[in-house]
Amino acid sequence: MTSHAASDDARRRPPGMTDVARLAGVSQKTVSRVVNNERYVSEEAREKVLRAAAELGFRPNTAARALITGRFKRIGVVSLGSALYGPASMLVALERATRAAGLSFMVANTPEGQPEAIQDAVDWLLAQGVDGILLSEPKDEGQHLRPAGVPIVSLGQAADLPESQVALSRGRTAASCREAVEHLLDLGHAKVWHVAGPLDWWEGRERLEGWAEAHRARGIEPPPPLQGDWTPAGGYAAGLELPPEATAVFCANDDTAIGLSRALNEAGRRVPEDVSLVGFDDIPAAAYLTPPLTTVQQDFEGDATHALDVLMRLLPGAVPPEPEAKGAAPRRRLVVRSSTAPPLSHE
Amino acid sequence: MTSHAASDDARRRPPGMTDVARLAGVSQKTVSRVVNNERYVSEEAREKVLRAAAELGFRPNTAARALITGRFKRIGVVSLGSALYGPASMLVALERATRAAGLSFMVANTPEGQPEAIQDAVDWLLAQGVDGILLSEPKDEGQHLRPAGVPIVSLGQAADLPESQVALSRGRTAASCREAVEHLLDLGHAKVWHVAGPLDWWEGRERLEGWAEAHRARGIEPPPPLQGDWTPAGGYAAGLELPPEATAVFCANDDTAIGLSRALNEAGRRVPEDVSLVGFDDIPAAAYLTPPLTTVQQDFEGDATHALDVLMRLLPGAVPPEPEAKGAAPRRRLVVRSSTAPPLSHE
DNA sequence: ATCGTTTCTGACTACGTTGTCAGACGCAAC
DNA sequence: GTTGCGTCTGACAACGTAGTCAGAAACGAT
Repeated sequence: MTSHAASDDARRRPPGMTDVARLAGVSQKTVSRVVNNERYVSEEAREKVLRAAAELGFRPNTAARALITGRFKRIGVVSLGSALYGPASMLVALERATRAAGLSFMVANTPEGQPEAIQDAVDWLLAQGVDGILLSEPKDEGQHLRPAGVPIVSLGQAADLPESQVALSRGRTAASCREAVEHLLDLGHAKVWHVAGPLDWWEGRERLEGWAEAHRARGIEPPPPLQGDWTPAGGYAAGLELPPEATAVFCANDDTAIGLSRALNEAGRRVPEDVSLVGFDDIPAAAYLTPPLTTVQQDFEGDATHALDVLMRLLPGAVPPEPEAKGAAPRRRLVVRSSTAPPLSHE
Repeated sequence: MTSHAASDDARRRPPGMTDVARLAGVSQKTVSRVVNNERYVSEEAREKVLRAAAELGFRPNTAARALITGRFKRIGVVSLGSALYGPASMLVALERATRAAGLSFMVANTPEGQPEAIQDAVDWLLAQGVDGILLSEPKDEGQHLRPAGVPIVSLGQAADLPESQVALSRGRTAASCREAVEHLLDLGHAKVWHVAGPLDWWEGRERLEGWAEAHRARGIEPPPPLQGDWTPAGGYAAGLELPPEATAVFCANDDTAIGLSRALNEAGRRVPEDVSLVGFDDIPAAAYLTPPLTTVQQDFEGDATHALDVLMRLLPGAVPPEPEAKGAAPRRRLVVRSSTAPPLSHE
């Protein structure tokens, strides 16, 4: 009878090493050895075990393994819960790197605007059981995380715990922003305006500083930055305040540039003839905007593998030191399209 | 003597119920009862235990719990590894719904273009240990998944296993596409062209069918659909092939509309004066494009909670039947902006 | 023959939790 | 007094795996 209450007994437990051992005619310990690829197993025993395991559809029980080893082979990721291109791409890259390393991947998102959400997410992951935590938060609310008992690596400026460690040197983002601004200055623009990201995000501050540094390196006083919020809406609002004399703008991200572009359009200012525009992120749509957007392409894969690498070295039973050989440094890249041009000589 | 437990001794295992029990002067089993909020614990014992647990920084070991109960309190999600707005938003919504339900959330992404990737991702999740699996794949390569031993719920058309179950009725997407197309027909357009998503994605097929149905319902023969691939690049390519007589286009998603819009611009055709445009997704940039894009807003939160709800009812020790009371049906919504207008009367 | 070494195997146990069950206690009804 | 029944408690036995250790078997060197 199919009753709604699932009070059945047919829920059999999946086969364990003991079942495999019985079928193969060996001991449970030998099965364990085969499964873990230990030494000192005869070829004959190994084959018997593998055959039996396949026949029963055996899968090692990770809970039992974690119980006895004290390791979960699992890392937790605290990520900004957002479909923004940056965080979403980073999450995909992190999952790929993690699975490639044979670790499983648990996510706890943080909604925006809640200062204690990061601590909550960390606590949640610890309660679920993880060996380490990656903090993929573009903002730095996590300054004062409590000690967690497991290593925490932040993908940018953040927590200042003894056990935490900043994975990505903050120089990289700033450097590529400098490059973007220099591109505009080289085109002949006297100064470059900037629509910043929120300044309580370290990502926002780094991009701002890279922009400012590019000016200072040439002895130019940067104009006052406009305030954006990563969204097209913020870019649009900033666009309304952009002074008439501005001929070049570096936006903190592509969405901001989209909003700004709309505001310029409505004001009858053409891109790039009247105003040159550079974004940041290289979202898929960037190449197909009108005009196609000059922007900075990020290297999420590189950042993700690097951060995971750093974390894994902090794990107990870690990878040996092996100094920095693996993988080239993540590299960002300026993609020049049609939204940038020399300023019109005006007379 | 100040009891500052958990000082250093970093190599020590974290405290267990036995340690809490010793400190509290009760049995380990009583600690278990307190932690699990079981009945028949005196207020006095409960307080002693809670105090001791707090002092030691005790956290229940999920591995041991999973070992004995045979449940992980964890669901796995197989998702398309992509920063596309749709999949990324769905992932965020699923994480939120899952954590709200007290389950932990493990992700396995599938790279595009690999037919066996879904099976691999499922196997990976099963190896890590999950109680159920949500398939958040907009395409349907997973038609022939092997039996998994745990319930699998797909967020759309997909696997045809006995234990799987389709969560979202396929009618919803089609219905909102119909609405979008009807909006264009109501404006006076004779027909509406369509730039489809890939047709090996069920999402692509559903949107195509909704578009076609809207025509048939009015006795109109739909024009041949153009082929897109969700990307602006695909939309651009489709735009190059759009016949001159087309006055209205329904794009399978917003990115496609962005690419198409660019192609139209280059051809000197204005939106919406010459061609009306409707997208799908309502990405954040949609409202700030030039012109702001009419599009269909999705309800990821609603879909996610619904799918999780269905899955949880299939779990052993499930939620009681409780027929369909919880949560309103997910609702999509046409957002009319400036990219749609009546056709120019041409004479 | 005896010894040592390498290879292989399985019995036993520990990991931290929950399920089972027996028993102690208090209290009300007989 | 006894009986019955809720309430509370702890001893004990699992769960499925990996670590420890003792020992068997094979083989070469003494």
